[in-house]
Amino acid sequence: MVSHRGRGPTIRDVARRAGVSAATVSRVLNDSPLVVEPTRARVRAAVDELGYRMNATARTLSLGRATAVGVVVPFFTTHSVIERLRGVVARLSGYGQRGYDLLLFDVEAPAQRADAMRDLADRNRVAGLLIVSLPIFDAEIDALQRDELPAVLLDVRHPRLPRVVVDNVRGGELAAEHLLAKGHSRIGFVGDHPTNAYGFTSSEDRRRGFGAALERAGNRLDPALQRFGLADREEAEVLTRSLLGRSSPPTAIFAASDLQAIGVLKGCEAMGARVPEDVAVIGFDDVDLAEIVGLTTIRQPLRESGEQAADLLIAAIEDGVDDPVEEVQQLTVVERRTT
Amino acid sequence: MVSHRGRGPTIRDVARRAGVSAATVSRVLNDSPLVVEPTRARVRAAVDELGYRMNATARTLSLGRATAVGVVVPFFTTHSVIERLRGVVARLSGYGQRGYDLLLFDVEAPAQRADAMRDLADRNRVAGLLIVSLPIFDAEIDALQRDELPAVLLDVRHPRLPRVVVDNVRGGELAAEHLLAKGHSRIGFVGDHPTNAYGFTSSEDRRRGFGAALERAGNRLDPALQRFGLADREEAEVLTRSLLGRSSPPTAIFAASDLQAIGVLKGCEAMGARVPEDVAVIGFDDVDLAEIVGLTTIRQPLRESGEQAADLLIAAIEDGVDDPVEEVQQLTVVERRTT
DNA sequence: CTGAAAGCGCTTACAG
DNA sequence: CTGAAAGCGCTTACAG
Repeated sequence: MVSHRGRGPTIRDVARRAGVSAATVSRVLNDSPLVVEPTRARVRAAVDELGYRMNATARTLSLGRATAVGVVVPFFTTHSVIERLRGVVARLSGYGQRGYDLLLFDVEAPAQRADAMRDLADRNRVAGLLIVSLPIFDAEIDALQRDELPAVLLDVRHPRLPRVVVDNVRGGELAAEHLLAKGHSRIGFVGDHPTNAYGFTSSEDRRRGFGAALERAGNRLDPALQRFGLADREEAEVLTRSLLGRSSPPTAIFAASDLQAIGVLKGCEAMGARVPEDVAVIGFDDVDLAEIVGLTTIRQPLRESGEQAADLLIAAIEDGVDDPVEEVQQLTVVERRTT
Repeated sequence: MVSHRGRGPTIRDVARRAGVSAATVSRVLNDSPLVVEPTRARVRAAVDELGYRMNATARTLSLGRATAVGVVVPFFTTHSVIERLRGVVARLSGYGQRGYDLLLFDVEAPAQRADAMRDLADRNRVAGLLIVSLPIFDAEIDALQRDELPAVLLDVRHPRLPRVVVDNVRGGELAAEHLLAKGHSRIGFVGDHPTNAYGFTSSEDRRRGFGAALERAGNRLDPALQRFGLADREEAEVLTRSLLGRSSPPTAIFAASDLQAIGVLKGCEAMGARVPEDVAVIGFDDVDLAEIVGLTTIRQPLRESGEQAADLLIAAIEDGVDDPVEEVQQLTVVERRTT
């Protein structure tokens, strides 16, 4: 009888026990209004007695739709991604009777991206897709729509898909305004390479807004005071040393992310520059690290963004709502000790 | 034809196209040696032409075993957990033809723990379970073994299950030896409540080893210099203030985790105590934060622990290896600026 | 309101 | 070496 590994009781066992058909058991399990109360009770009793638990795999196959949600994230350990994911996790586990399972895909190299998208989309093990911070191609959207697979973007903007984003250009402006108000005029920037293998654009958007705001104030973002590198701490530190090694170093630096800002701080320390006396530093994101080191930063609601994106996805899955809405989240400057 | 949402081609479509039976297609897909080469080629061609992709759900149902691995973690955002998870993720995606999917369960409250275990174990959507940092009950192990569900523990010790752990008692000793070598004699401790709803014991184990080593050196861990609270930063800060508010405050503090050590550092700052001049601080874990703030700490290989645990689980799943081995990882003290 | 039957897309003894 | 058939555990028109 028990073939593979000790499978538990099935719907048929319950049916037998309750003296009804499997169809009826299924109806009770799915809260169909068709079943009369006494029958329901018998079925429920049988379920309890047998310790029956529904096989989600069979259900998925029969229904043609999964109860899991696929989440694709880059660099699983980035603080901002984790913070977003936390919002997603919190939301997902709260939904529906038993919530959605969360299938996690980490993309550590550009090539893995395509694999993840295809795996998740085509194998129909997933009721929807949440794509975090990874630019998506039109061909991929075509594929998703062909499969009628709901998808939501988080921290990525594409006109054809619902998305939760932030106005990065505006964020750059806020950073500029803050530094300007502090009286700085020789201001530097440390961010990602304008072009990168993933197609990330946040850093560039922030820099553009930053530069534009400086110009509007009669100042400018001197190309000589800009440095670009990988989005990590070490690299930001190196770039900062080079910036501070100049004959007339900047008196303030805007880093495209908090992680990079931490690198900037290290660079300042290494070069013997006091923060904020010699050079002020402002980051972007407001990850937990920012508070810990006392970093002034542009806060974006990371956790909330995950919650909102999850909500959008659930709406798309359960109610078929998939207008490509754009939810733009609020940015605020959080002043701490580095400016 | 296409009923639910545009399902892709099935094995039958491929069979028709290749002029063979579905059974043969299945065999080719599963690399059965039974199929002769010319047939294989035809099937492969059909697969390509149709863009066929196997339905993992159907396969799981038919085989009675899943291709996903369930990972249960507490407090998804704790740095140490994330770091471990990263190792798991890296390992899982590398295995087999297409690797294992990762089903993530976050336990934010003790009650969720049971739900997660049951959901994952019973619904047989998962080929194995990786339990991180969460103590497991005998009844749960019984259930797992009844279902023949492979399970591996990470940062938890139970004699009946394979596990990857660290010797926390020894870690405490290392911390004591380090502080003693620095000439400290009035030494405090900040850690978790000895009893907590999750049953975590790391903090207590570390404290015990710490106290024992002090005594062995003719010193002792004065109960008046111990403080217990939740495993978070804010609480550790509050506890530290109380410790430093004493008439004869400790000259060194061992925190049960880096996160708590950061709180200790904040507490020192708030009380105007210089680190390490007035009070030395040592943590435990060596999460990324530790390096960033220059914290001296007891390093445990977090990422590697995830990799090892994943390896054990895969071995259990694929080769049926499930002797309850215990892999004990190396601890080292990393001296930075706080001692 | 309930049941018998077909179907979801695979796999795998069992024949041949 | 290959195919027909039964089965994995559900769901849901279709009858009654």
